[in-house]
Amino acid sequence: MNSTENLGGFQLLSLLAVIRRNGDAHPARIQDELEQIARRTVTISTVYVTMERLRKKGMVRSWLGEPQPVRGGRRRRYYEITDLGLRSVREARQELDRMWVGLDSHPDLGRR
Amino acid sequence: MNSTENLGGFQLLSLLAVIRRNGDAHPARIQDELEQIARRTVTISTVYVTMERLRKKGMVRSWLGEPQPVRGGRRRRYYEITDLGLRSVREARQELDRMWVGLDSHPDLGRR
DNA sequence: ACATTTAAACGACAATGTCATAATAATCAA
DNA sequence: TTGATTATTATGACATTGTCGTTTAAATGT
Repeated sequence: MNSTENLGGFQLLSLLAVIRRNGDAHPARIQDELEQIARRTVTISTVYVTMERLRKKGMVRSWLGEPQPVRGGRRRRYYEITDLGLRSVREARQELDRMWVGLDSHPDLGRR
Repeated sequence: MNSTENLGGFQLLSLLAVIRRNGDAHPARIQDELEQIARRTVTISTVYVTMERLRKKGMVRSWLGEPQPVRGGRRRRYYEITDLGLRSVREARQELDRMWVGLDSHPDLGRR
């Protein structure tokens, strides 16, 4: 039934950030997304390490971008979600959704 | 902004299971809930260890139940979510919800 | 008492989360 | 063309969480 590996909580958020930043997902952007949208503070190292681990699991693919027309620095590393990643994200959401069913009527948990 | 500690992915599912089984949440029931609703297979040890860690973090409280009128065995240990646990669950959901905003229009991710 | 049963509790290790620090590749200035 | 400066990747280390096999404890029937 579990066709894909389980994702960690932060891995899931990171994959969602990659999807959102579609085409422009390098660590600094992913970090922005996480801080601005999820409102979770993380360092860039955390993002980077997480992305590399996701890459090793086949959830994302990555490549180096062209040099920027700015002062200095290495080339950026971009990430993009794979089909496997997409499937895992879907599965993670479904798991959560099923657990939430019925809980909106809980006094302290309604979606708003 | 982050008033509560972050929950692991499985910790979140476990807390939801406890809420669902309200009043009848001992490891075996929590396991059932996880397998039947979330459709994730886990051993009972996994559930137990996770619950104890959540207890140490103040997310749940626990007590021993009365002996059952059946063959044998130890007394069951029941768990119940605390206010802190509830807050963490809410926060985790909101984080996720915010990240999902706009993604329903994604070709491979619509909620159905 | 003792065998049998049920469930908690423990121990161990892999995976994930987290960050400080180091290494690298780029541009600008002299 | 060399060196200072900078942006960003990459590494190392450690804490927390995820996972399960095994052991211990507490209950009941014979």
